[in-house]
Amino acid sequence: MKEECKWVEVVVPLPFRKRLTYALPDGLSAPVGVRVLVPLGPRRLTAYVVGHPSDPPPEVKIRPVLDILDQQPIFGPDLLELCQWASRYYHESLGEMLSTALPGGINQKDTRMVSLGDPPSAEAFAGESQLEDALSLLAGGDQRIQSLCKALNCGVRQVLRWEKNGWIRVNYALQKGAAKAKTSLTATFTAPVETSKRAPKDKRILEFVQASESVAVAELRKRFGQVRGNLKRLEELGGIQLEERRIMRDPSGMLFSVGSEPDVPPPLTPEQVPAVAAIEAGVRGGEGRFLLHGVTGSGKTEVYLRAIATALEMGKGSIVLVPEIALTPQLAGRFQRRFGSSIALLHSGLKPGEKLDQWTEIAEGRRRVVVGARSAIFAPVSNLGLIVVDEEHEASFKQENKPRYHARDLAMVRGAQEGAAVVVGSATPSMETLANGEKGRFQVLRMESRVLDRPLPQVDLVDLRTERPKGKHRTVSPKLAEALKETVEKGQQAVLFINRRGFSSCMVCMDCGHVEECPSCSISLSYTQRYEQMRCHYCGYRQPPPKSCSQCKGTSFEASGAGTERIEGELRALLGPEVTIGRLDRDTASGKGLIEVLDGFRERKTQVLIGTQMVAKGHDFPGVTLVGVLHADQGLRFPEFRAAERTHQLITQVAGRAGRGTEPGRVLIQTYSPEHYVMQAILKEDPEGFVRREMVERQEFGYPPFAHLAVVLIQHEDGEVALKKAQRIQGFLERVVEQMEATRSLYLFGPVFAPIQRLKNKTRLQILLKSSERSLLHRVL
DNA sequence: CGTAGAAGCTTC
DNA sequence: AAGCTTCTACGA
Repeated sequence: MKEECKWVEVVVPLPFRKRLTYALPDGLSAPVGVRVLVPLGPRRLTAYVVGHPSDPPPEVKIRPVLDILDQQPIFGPDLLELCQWASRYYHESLGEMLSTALPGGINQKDTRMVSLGDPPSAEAFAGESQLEDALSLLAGGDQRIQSLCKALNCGVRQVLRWEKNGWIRVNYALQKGAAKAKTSLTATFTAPVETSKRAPKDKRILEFVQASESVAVAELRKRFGQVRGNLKRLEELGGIQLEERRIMRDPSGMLFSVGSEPDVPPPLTPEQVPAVAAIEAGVRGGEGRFLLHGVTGSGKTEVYLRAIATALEMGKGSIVLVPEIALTPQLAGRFQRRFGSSIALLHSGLKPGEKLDQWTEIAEGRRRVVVGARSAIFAPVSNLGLIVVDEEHEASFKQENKPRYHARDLAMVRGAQEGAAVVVGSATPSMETLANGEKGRFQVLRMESRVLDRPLPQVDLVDLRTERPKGKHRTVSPKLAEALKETVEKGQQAVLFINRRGFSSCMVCMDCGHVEECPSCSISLSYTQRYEQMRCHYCGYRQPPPKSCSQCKGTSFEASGAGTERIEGELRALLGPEVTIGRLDRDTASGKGLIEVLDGFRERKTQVLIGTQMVAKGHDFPGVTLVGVLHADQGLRFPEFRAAERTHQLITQVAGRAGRGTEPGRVLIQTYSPEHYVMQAILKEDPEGFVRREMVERQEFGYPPFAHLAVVLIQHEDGEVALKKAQRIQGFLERVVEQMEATRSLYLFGPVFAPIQRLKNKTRLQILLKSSERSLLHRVL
């Protein structure tokens, strides 16, 4: 018998850490894990029940819970514990953490709605130029206060002043339109009954329902036309039962172009055998952390698949985290073919309703293998046996906006908490993971040879200082051009990779050199020829290309930078019109387009594929014998301590695309700094050499894995205010550090402008904290 | 003295 | 985060 609770302790999805206590109306119960609607100040919002205090806090007037939103808990103790850990570790509120862990769009929130009030007298309009506009907008129906203000370009304050005069009314309404379970009216067969001779349709319908046991009314309508009357009669006779049944929206079909014939496990290579055995032992024992360090093409995915199969046999579920699922349809497809309907896919391309349904299917145990991006680490898999983090080094596992977290780290924690083995895999593990491997925190499993013993490709550097591309604004060097021609003539395929970080095509004024920037971010707008549009990759702002320069009014522009489009044009000129060229970047690759381009290339309909980061990801193109990297050192110039590591990883990954078939591969890397240790390591095919050198750099400059970092980000619309605030925070932090007598083991740097100085109309400054002891950082924060 | 806008405080 | 209260600068 459950004890009756009078109060609930909740957290709210706001950057507000406190747990709040509400009174539970008599007779109602709300166990940990259910959502409740609570009043908070003047508004109402969804809160999560996290406990039941025996005594309410004194000196506060306790308000009652307004509504209980779930019949059953939507999160269990495991997920709560994980979020609590994340909340402490990342210094985010538990409510926000839970809110991102749960499927989006299910929370209710108050919005202020504005409606018409008493009509104002004529003289009221004097000096109130916007009032008239406001009233005419409202005549068309109630408006959300935010949209009204946006339309009028005024502050909320103004609207509230009009309310004081009674001209308009403002009240709160609960937001609707959240993701909902989809249901449909379903007819279920209950018993054979005698139908009237005069209604032969009844009999046919009943027979149909009996044959299919249970069928949607919509389906019956399709087959038999109008059926309402018939069904009503049949229900009264007791032949069928009509009820609303939940329908699961299944999005997996849209992701794959290939057929879904089941995948037959290939025999394991000698290197895969011990790796699989070790991980399987981990799954059985309910513990263990593994680093699967295997060169590209060594068959890491097969190792994951075997381990997942073992987990399934034991009745245990698995989570597979992949960097960006929409970009790796091949991988997702392979999982789907191997495990069929046990697979759930969670990725950003899903509509809220689809996400909710996948989530429910996982929670109810019908889907035991979850493949998804970062946030899939929170998937409600019960009896978890295995967590896989594929391409462990990828930056996309880190969520950069609030609440911040790193899915790879959470995978470790969740694995330990729930007794699951954790496998992180990569051809180029991050420095942190390698260091952890050294320290024995991972069991390191190496796979050094490629499947079927294909040789690694031959790598050459092209020194752009001496081997310049011919012609102005050209990017392809003579050497690469020659290699391309050769490849195409032999009927083989080539991949050209552009490192586009900070190097998208932008519009440069030919008269003054001014580059068009986003009006709200300090980011140059990139130009997409196809849509004839300028776009900001950070905030989504769009505008048509300028007619004249905003600085000097000049009218001639050059699309500078090496966008994939420009290079496509260059190649056309170089290789002739009969050579087919495919292009892959964030602009072309929207779902279907991506698959089309990839399939076209795999089926050899296109001979050359140009692309950004996306072409580097685990695709398997057997026909590719040449990989060209344009501007290899672009990434090296980034003011970030991981720049060298990132560049090395990226080039290694693209290089791995060459020579996956029977023909040996060749890699040409164009660079201005061939002597740089990143380039040298790649040239000598010596990743260990790179790691040794990079570790020395990191130690020398005090960066991870030899020190821990934290960043305080200060942003404000007004740059002056941001700077003032940042300085105050800096001063405060300095005093804290001094008080803790940690001045010798904790360092403060800043405030300085953040890498993106202005974003969405806010100036951003940051303060960097560095310490060799993580606990010190936590204490200061 | 009145007001608008910015800054600070509170949310069971 | 967002609503409400307090503070502050400025003009009458």
